Amino acid sequence: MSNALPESASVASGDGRSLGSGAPSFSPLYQQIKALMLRRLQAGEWRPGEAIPSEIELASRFKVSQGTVRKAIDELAAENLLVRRQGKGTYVATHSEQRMQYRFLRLTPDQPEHAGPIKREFLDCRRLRAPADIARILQLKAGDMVVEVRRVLHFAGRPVVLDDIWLPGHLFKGLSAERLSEYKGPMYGLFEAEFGVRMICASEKIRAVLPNETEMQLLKIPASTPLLSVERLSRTYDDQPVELRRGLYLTDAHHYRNELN
Amino acid sequence: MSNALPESASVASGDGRSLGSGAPSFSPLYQQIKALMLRRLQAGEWRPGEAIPSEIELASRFKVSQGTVRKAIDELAAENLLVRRQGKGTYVATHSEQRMQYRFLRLTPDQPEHAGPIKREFLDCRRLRAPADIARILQLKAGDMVVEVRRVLHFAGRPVVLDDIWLPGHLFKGLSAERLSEYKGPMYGLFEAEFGVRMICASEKIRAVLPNETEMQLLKIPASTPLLSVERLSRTYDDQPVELRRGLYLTDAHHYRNELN
DNA sequence: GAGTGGTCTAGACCACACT
DNA sequence: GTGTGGTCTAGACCACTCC
Repeated sequence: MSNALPESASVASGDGRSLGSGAPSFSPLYQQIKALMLRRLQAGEWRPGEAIPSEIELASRFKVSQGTVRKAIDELAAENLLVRRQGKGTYVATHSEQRMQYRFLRLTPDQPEHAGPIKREFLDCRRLRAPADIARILQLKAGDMVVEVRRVLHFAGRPVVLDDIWLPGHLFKGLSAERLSEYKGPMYGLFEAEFGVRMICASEKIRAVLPNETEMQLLKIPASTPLLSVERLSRTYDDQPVELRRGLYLTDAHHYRNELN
Repeated sequence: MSNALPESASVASGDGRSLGSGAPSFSPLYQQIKALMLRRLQAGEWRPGEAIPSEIELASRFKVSQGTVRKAIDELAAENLLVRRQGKGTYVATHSEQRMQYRFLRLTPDQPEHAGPIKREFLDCRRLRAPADIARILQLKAGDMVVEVRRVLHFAGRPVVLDDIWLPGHLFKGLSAERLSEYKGPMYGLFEAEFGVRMICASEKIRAVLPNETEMQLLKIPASTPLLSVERLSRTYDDQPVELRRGLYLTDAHHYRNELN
């Protein structure tokens, strides 16, 4: 077996085993191929929406069999980073697809037939030094700049979602309320297309809360209306956090859907 | 290629193509193997916690290559129906494992270090004719019997979750508050061990609500406390619904965690 | 027809667990 | 050592898309 990958370390095979305490002494070839492909995705060499080289081409480049490339691609596709299309090729996933729209927005009308277009209203977009708690969660240094965005989502003409969003300033230079408003399509589509920041996964913490004065006015609800509080931390490649979002969802005619598998 | 599976239909191969409008004209061998294995799981021939035959054994039985069996098992493992253990074998997944405990219970302490044992208190367990809305959701006929369970979960000695649960009566003959209380381990473990009903997946709808009088007393909270309302429909093989659950979660010191992938 | 992903096979060898 | 799952290969053929 020839494990000389032209661009990276070779297999840490059974020869050099039990090095150090509990160190993984073995890494399958396909994992190394996957890591190489991940690097190209992260570097932007393969761009969202575009096709990557064919499996045969990649196998030849990496000097491995097609089956090994397939297994690497299988995992990347399972993680929603690539999309396979039989007969056409394998493509880099993008947030600018219907398919991805509802992967992150889990709020759904109680009557699906009442679904309609969602109107986005941006109330604020400013740059400021990160408050201590925000900085900590985003793994920034105290005093680093962040972009703070406030917006309201309207379902069927009615305000239903109030989002406060914080983004690391150094990754989003030039982001403004105008660019947010002008962009057609999902916000994460703008982020990947204009700033090269791709949201890969996120963790949410959900609670029930009551609104404060400001929130009552923005959502046009009385003080006694219970709301879902959804705190989301989104991450890009290497699990680096790149967005903190605190959303308030009005759930009298909508619900947060979740599938347990 | 010999596609004569001893126990089921053979491959609908390229010969008999474009039959009917949009009918799937092709089913890969490994999907057929998967279906056969699924049947054995559903029939209880392979029981939770036990090992299934080895890949080589299955390949020989089904008259296919080991790789084809592997692909079938891969999918079943990805769906959490099987668990692979290198060097040991492949096992039928069970809810009586630490690994599965938190797959369905998503409520987590805000400070993970405050995690402690959960005390379960069963307030009620009775058999009655299903109310119309419950029957509809569980796909029962009007007037069919259901088992109705009410319970409270205590975290660190404090009531935090109030669950109302409905189960199809014909599947849970003999279920009582005593058996629920006596059983050590998760409720879904009892269901699979004692009633042969395995929860495979579930859909949840989450809202923010305020408690009614009864709920206030049971959770020992004032009327103005917002709560998470979690409606869960659990399904077994073939997506058959087998449990409806309406939970109220107190989220002042806990939150519902969710990972978006 | 050419190119791409998808399936299936047969065989070799490795890592891991048990005995 | 034996048996199990895990990796890797090479090759054949199939299904799908586009020209």
